[in-house]
Amino acid sequence: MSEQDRYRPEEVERAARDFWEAERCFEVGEEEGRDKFYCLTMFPYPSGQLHMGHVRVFTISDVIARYQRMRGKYVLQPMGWDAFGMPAENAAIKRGVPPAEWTYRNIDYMRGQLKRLGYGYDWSREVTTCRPEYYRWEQWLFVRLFRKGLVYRKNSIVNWDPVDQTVLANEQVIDGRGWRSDAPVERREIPQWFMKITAYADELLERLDSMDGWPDSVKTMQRNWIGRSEGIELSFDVDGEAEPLSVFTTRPDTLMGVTYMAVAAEHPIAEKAAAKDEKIAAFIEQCKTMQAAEAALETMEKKGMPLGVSATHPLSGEKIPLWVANFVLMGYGTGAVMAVPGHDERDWEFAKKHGLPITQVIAPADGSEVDVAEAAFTDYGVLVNSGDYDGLDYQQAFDAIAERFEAEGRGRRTVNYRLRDWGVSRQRYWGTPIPIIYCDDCGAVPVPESDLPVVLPEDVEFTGVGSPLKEMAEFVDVDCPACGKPAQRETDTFDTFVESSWYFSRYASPDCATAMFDAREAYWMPVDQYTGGIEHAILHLLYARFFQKLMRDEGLSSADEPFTNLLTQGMVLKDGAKMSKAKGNTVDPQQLIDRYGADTVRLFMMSAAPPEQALEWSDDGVQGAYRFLKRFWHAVHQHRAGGAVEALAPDALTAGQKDLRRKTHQTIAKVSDDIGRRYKFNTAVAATMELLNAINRFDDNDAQGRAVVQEALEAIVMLLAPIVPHISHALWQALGHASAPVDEPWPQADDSALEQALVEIVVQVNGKLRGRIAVAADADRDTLCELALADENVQRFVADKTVRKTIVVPGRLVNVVV
RNA sequence: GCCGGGGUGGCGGAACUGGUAGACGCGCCGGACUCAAAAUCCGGUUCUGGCAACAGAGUGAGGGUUCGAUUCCCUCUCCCGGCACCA
Repeated sequence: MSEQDRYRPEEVERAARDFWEAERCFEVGEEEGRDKFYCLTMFPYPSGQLHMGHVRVFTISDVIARYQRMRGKYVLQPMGWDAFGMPAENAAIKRGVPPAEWTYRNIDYMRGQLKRLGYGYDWSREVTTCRPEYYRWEQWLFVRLFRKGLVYRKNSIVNWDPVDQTVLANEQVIDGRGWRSDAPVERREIPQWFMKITAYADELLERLDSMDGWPDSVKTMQRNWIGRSEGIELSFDVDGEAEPLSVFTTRPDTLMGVTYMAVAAEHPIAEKAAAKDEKIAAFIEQCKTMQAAEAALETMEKKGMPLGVSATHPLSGEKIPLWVANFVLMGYGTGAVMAVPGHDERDWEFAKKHGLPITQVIAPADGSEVDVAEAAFTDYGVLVNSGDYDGLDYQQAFDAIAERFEAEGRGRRTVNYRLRDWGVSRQRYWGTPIPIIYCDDCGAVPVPESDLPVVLPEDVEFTGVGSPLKEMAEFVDVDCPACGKPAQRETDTFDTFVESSWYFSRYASPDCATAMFDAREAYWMPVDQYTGGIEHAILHLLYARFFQKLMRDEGLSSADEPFTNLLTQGMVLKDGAKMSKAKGNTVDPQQLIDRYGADTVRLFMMSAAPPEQALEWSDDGVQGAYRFLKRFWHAVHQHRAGGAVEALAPDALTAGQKDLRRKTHQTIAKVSDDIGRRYKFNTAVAATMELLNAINRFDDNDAQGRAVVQEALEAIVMLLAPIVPHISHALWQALGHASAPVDEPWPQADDSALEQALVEIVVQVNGKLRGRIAVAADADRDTLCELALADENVQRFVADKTVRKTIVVPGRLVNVVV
């Protein structure tokens, strides 16, 4: 091979990029009558450089987009920036660079990296969430929702750092202490804005049933997160209280087993008891040092104290002690629970620890014995020790008890959700300003539409102590839009999940200055294929679904769901942990691109593991991908060096030529299925490697031999075009074509090339492999059995034994049972 | 703690609907080329025994269903993700 023919990825890739850019290959309008395909990836946070997780997810999406384009779809694949967030503030504190400047600089660098990787994006639609022309529509929608009653303000708990005098994110709390100050974190209640996602709980839940394009695991996680449960709310009279204590239970059948009740530390009854008892006051004070994160609450030691107050059991009339406990949450249900230690794990442990009585009121339906003194019995069963209700099953008891409480006006059937309303306020600077003005007379007043956007000042002095917005009189001091008196602007900003809850629609009309979206939204939405990390399975994907319904109900969209098909790719791990900037274990893809080129990096990412599986990063293997591309390059050039290739005559082939041709068409069929249906890019790559190995072993310089090789090489070029588009671009031309693969149709397998006269059948004796036989593809059952038993090795194991049964799986195996 | 996912050679992984365990790649071993090295090419590579044919074992652990289990069921264990203010 001549020096001239050496594979030089940088040159090859520049030429392909120049072609795509000059031809504006990936810029799309809205062509009626064409079969649109909207292929989207979760947009990146501009953290500085791309990391391997980005490369992985963007490559997956690009492979799908390019494949669909070759299948004739009219493909939109946009890109943008989830540009607000904490890291920009941290960088500002650390390096004294304003968050805006840092963010825009990162975006410019990362955009360059994305272009170098050859992704087929329509850059004319780029969206950046920290720009006022983007977030103004978020503010606009928020104001509309405010007027509709779908947003409200209430007190909510945050992590408070008493030394830095600032609110901490859960991530900034390390072992219960502030990450900078190392001071023990406190719970603090502050007023915050909430969006009523619970108003859509039922729809968010029910639509999951018909979302066939989503993985079951994600749907299950969302179902559990929403946590719909049917139960009854019932009330217990409390001594010395005018108001009865209300609790929710999904197990009214265990009502007679209630031996104590527990309330949250913030519950009024607990606060009242604390006023009279220092020990209770001290306990409640101690509960305030708990963290806000649920995982922390669930794993901590369960503690409680008796309040010295009794409630009356509504059925038996017995007195039941009231406790305050750190595991009861004020924000879930009514802030109080009835405890049935005989039939609930947590109640049982708490009762054991504090010497509270444990009684059995449910017995196993199969009549077996259980001892609730040993362990809680939590299954459904038959009621015992429950007076009139003895002998009823769960459903009968549920109905009977619900009816009784409803008749007495002391309770009602109700549905409870685990899902809580979405708190969108953040006490941070680098985010979308919440468009609210506080007036002493008028209260919280939304900023009028004509005054939007509320622009976030970008030129700020950033100290890290409190929000700089609070210090800016020109931002804070405004006139009340309602009455005109002096008022203050809200200085909290939105959770950055708000921006990522609707960006997918904005790509359709990114330049629309007069509305959130225009008619182009209806052309492109919903997204046909959405790809992103599994870590977003709940929050982002649920908030985006919620926003789609809000936008639909505002008349902005007609789509019920934003994402038709979802592919959740696994994380890229390094040293067993998620690769992330926060953990400092990133591998810079840039070095690999510089050394081997984008195609090698893309190929390695796609061949190392199936997309939905976690991928443990290792530097080995990238070499292998590079070697394969070199072999591929050389195979094409060596083949072309043999001169002109004549047309293939499929009926005039030798057996060896037919074998290679069959392999070619088997590969086309397999890769089409792997990419188009299974999303298994790793096995697609493996199949093309096998075909190349077969070509290299194929030693036939006959005219038809060369024609078969030409066909095989062309197949590999096309099948790999979505994965390694640059080298495919070059090799397609090297194979004698004037066109570009990006404009060519996807190859089709020729069924007649797949036909095979003889097939290999496996013979087992008692399920163990004992031989192989070559038989005609259409051999019948009896022939197969006969040939199987005739096999020499099989005979050794069957010999004198009696054949009890023979199982034949046509085209696969014969199993002789002796 | 709760919810979801995973555990297969020295390593990444394959086996799609219960039917040949280990495709493909990495690494390693041997050979060719070279003064030598790199690169490249050829051959071998689950473990144990055997010159070989072949036999036995084997998919985190234990049990079950089945002619047959990496695949289905039960119990356990370890790892990863999420848990509402990381994005």
